[in-house]
Order: sequence, then C-alpha cells, then structure tokens
Amino acid sequence: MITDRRAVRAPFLHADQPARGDAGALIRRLEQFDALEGEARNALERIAGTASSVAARTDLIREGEAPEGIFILLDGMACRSKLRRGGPRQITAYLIPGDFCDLDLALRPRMDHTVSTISTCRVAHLDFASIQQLAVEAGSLVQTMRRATLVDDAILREWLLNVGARSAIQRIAHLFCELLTRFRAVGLAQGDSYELPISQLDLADTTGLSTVHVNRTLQDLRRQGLIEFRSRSLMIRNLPRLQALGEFDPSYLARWGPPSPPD
Amino acid sequence: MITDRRAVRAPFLHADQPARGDAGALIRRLEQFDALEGEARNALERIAGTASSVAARTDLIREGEAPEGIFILLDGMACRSKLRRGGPRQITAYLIPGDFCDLDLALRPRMDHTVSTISTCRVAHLDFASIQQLAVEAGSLVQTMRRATLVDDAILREWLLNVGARSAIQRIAHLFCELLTRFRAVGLAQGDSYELPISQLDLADTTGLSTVHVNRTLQDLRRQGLIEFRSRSLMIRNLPRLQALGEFDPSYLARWGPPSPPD
DNA sequence: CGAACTTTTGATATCACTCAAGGGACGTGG
DNA sequence: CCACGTCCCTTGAGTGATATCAAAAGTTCG
Repeated sequence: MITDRRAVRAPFLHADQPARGDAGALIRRLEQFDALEGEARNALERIAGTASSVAARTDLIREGEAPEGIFILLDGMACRSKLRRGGPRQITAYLIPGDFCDLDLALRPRMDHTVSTISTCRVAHLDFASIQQLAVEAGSLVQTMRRATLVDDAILREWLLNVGARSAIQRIAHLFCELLTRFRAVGLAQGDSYELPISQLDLADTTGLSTVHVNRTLQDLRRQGLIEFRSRSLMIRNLPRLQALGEFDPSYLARWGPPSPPD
Repeated sequence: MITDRRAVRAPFLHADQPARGDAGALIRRLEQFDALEGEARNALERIAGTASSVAARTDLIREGEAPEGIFILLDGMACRSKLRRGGPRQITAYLIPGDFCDLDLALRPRMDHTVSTISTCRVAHLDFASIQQLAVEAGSLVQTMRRATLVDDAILREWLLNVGARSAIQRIAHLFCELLTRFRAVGLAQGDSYELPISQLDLADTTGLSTVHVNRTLQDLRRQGLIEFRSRSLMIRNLPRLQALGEFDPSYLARWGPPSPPD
C-alpha cells in the first residue's frame, strides 16, 4: 500500500530507441469500433513510427500538470493512478497496447491523476496541433477514438462496481477476466493466457485491498485451479469458472452490447 | 442493499407539466467552463423550455438500452447506477441540476448503466439531430459541454479512490463535501447547506457500505458536530473539519486546478 | 553477492457486515 | 379519521472478511 517508490519523471520522450512503427495493437483496437480507411491507417502507422521507449515505473504525466497532448501506448503496460495524501494510491485504469489517454484533455488545464508506465513501454505522443490536423485529414478517425474513450469510461464505472460491491476474490477474478478480454481484442493473448507485468502491490492498489490479502486471495484462486500467476504472466486455467466467480459480463467492453435484458 | 424496488420506466417524456424554462443551473454550470455567447444562452433557454417533469424513482434509460439522445437535468436529483446480478446496485454518479448525461453516447449503441431519478425532476431531452444542429448553430457550446463531461470523468475517478481507499466515515464526508461544492457552483446551496433528497440506502449503494453501517456512520458525524442530515436536507456544521476528515480537495471539480504540486 | 523489492506466512485486531426486530413517517383505502 | 402497508431509519448482538504488524523467504539486478 505504501507507494513511496516515487516514480521517475519521464525526462522527455526522445527516441533513444528508434522503435519500428508497430501500430498493430492500436489499429486492432480502433477497428473494434469502426472500419478504418486507408488514410486513417496510414496516419496511425505514421504516429506509431514516432514512438519512443520509456522505462518501467516512469511517470508520463503527473497529477496537477498541464496536459500537452495525448499518449498512445503501443507496447507494455501503464496505469492511471491517484494518490491519497499520506496513504495508498488508487489505480484507476490500466493501459494496454492500443490504449491512449485523454483525447479531450486539451479541454482541461490540469491532470487530476497521474499516468505511469508499469513495464517498459513504447509510447507515442501526439500534441494538440497534430490531433487537430488529424481531425482534418481523417475526421472519422478522431470520432472512432472518441468511441474508444467511451469504453474507458464504462470500464471505470465497472471498476467502481467491482471495488464497491464485490468481495476480494471476485474483484480479482473480474479484473483478470476484463484484462483477458482486452488483451485478446488487440491480439496479445495466447489462448487464456497473457503477459501481466503487475505486482501484487499494484493489484492491491487497484482493488482496494491490502497486499497481504491480495496474496492470500491469489493463493485461493490457484488452489481452486482457476489461475496460475507467475513471473509476470497470467494463465487462466478455468475461464468459465473464473468468469462466473467474478460475475464477469464483457458487454461493457464491447462495441455492441447484448440485446436489452428482458423486462 | 437489496434493490428489488424496481423503478418504473419513464413512459415517455411528454410534458404533463408545461415547465417554465429555467436554464439557470445549466447556464451557471457551463459558465464554469467557458463564457457563453448570447446565442448559446438562447439555445439553452430554448432547450430548457422543452423540459418535462419526471416522477421520483423513475428510470430515464436502462442498462442495455440504446441511447436516443441526452438528458439534461434542470431540477431535482438523479443518479447513474449499475446492478450486480442478484446483489446490491452501485451508484456511479449523482446528477444535480445543470448536469447532463452522455454527450457522446450517440457513439455507443448500448448503455452500460441505468440513469434514474431520485427525487421528482425536471428533465430536458435532446435527440442527436438537435445536438448536431446545436454544433452548427453554437459550435463552442458543444465544446463547452464536452469540457463539463471531463469533470464527470474526474469525479468518477475520485469516487473510485474514495470507495477503494478511504474508511466509511471518510467516504461519506468526502461525498458530502463534493456535493456541496457542486451545488454551490450552480447556486443551489444556502451557505453550507443543501437539499439532498437521497436515502441512506442510496448512500450505502454509493459508498459501498451497508445501510446499517451508513446509519451508524452518519450518527458518528452528527455526534462529532460535523453535520445535520434530516428530512432530505444536509447542513454542514463544520466544513473545515469535514473536509479534513474526508481529505477533500476540490481541484478535481474545478475549471482550473491549483498550481502543480511542488516536485 | 548484497541491496531493494516482492512474495509469503503467522498472529492478532478491527472495521464493517449480517441477521433480526422495533419504531417512525407517510400515504392510501375503508 | 382510523387502520394498515410500505418504506426508511434505528438499535442490538454476533460474526466474518479484511487490515495490520512483523518477519522470513524468494527474486532481481547491478
């Protein structure tokens, strides 16, 4: 829960590693929401080409700072978090490849939260001028990105439900199911497994639990044969049961929700 | 926690009560974010003029349904909520006069949550065509509304922190401080007091606590001389202490955050 | 090969939940 | 105007889930 491990501020995003432009995850993610025209794809490839590598545990932007554009995550894992003064931090979102932050943040003068890398990441940065240019060149792309942002909001609401209304084991089960769905959507899951480079402390800060209890809860999940979670890699052993346990229903992540519930 | 009290679906928003167009709260709220041109004000007055009255405990739109426009709340109080199957609901937001829902929801085919009135409300409905028309007539207005929406996101993150990382008494203290700030911003607070037509069950569903514990926590707050909460009305007796207790910092609600924290 | 972090374990404490029931308040129908 | 139902608030007693404290064992990495 203690988070004195004060992350280093990203000095600046200069491409210390040229980074081949791999817009794959980004394109896959956006295609969930709308078909992408060739022009849009080109723009995305171009943006991805400007990405640079950022070390693990680095702040991309901090609470209170003025945003200067948006970040697009192409590889690795990052998170948004808020700090309780003197207390634990709360992780409010995970960013996985293809995710980006704060399309409309140009409209806000200060960040209300911090965005940090968790593992080593490849990150592209788009300043506001480029976004506006993009809106002109490939108008529907910005609309598609906005659509994706709405899913982020839905995730946030689901997390609030998770933390506010579910038990420890359910919270973790639900989170693991959500991440599987999201990693799959960008082609980064192998079957029911995926790389998950987060620590148990991160998990605690996400679910509102103590690290000790997270640890015991993970053991419980293992003992039930539902998961394996070792060396930054999660293997779901029994997805149906994990989903049932976590009450996971992926419709909040999807482009199309299921038909209205019978009433 | 049980929420079988299945709210009635709004039959349709026909103006059974002509409702004078009082756009006051809406204008005040939007002016927090940007100056409004005369044209924009006229548009808002016109919209407010179409508002109708909706009974308490009525669903405006339900989880799974397709949105058909946005709702603008002119009077009364409403909330967004999600239902855990077989379990308690989680309230994910309160709407107060001047708030509206889901500007960009045209971009999503299904609601991931339900919006319901809490008290009797006056609600205006804007369909997508009208929004587009508005974007043409008063383009900056839509931008201003988007800005307001970003505050809603910030509130959601703050709530997640609240529920995930604070004690029962802090959660409630924080919520009461937030609502005071918001009611003040639209001119609906009298000093440190405001009308708060929510039940202790609502409060429990908001904070992730049981009703019993909410009740005891409220008594604790009363005993400490911090609040009075009776007959749907909240009076804060000692705002500084309540803020300190809840670790309330209003910057997430503001147009301008405070200067960057020392680094 | 030691420093720093992460995971794990044990023991104890406590905050918040559950169950159960009584007492208002309010509205509705007889 | 009383009787009754239905919420909503309140109280008590007992329980349980999760936190805290402390320390050992395992990892990672320079």
